[in-house]
Amino acid sequence: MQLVKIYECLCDETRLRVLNILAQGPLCVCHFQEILREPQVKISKHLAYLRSRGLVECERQGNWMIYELPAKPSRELRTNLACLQDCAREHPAFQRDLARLQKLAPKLAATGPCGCATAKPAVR
Amino acid sequence: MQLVKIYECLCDETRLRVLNILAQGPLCVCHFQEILREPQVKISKHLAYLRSRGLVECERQGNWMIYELPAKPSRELRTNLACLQDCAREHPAFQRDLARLQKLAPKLAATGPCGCATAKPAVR
DNA sequence: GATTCATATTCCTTAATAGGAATATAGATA
DNA sequence: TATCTATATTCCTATTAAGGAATATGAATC
Repeated sequence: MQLVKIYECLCDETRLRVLNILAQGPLCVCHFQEILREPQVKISKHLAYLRSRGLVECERQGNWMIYELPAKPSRELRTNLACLQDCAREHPAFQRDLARLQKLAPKLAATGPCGCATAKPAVR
Repeated sequence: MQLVKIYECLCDETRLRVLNILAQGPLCVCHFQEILREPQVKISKHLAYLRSRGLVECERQGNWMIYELPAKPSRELRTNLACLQDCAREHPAFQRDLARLQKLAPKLAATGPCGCATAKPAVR
């Protein structure tokens, strides 16, 4: 059942945090590292997990992998992501992540979702 | 995180079916067996799992254990159960279970949620 | 008190998952 | 071509979960 696969994705805190952040827009792995403050392996693996089950999509952009929520999510996925948003609003942990994302906003505006310290603007 | 515990409960098909049925009202284990057509151990264990995480409550009534959704669910739980309801509406498996529940309706009306074949009415 | 009925628990095996350390890869750059 | 950067994968270990067979428990009944 597709629904079970969705819930399997949702039953890990790191993945919930990832999805909460992605609700704001696409992002690259190094930014997840910065916001979540978790080691690269951990983030990369959880993103792979989410990807294998269709909860995120990704696209390479130079050295960076940009992850984002599916362009055409199923009704079930849409419903559950909305539900997660609803629940996340209350949680300090999620709020904190969004605050950190905000701090990156200027950088993101300048360089796009892969705007890491060393990154050149996507459009030269 | 409480939210993760909820999702852990939701990532098994049997448990989803149980919760879907419980949304209609309290029920005893033997009725779950009848509706889900799964062995007793399996159902009993999943109910214990749900109970240990606060997704269901139960109460003994003679020989029967009556399970039901929490009287005072947290906001998160309420939100997620509503979301599940929403998703379940589409799924044949869930519909089938509800249809089977409907077939038991007359019996339930006569004997309450523990109205198994041999059960006496709850109120004598 | 012995039996029966509904349900729970234990024991076992198997499979899935998480996390970290180390290593591999793909693209960009020198 | 060699190197660097961002990210992915492999290998390992520990934990958790699922399912079934057998058994235990608690309440009711004989």
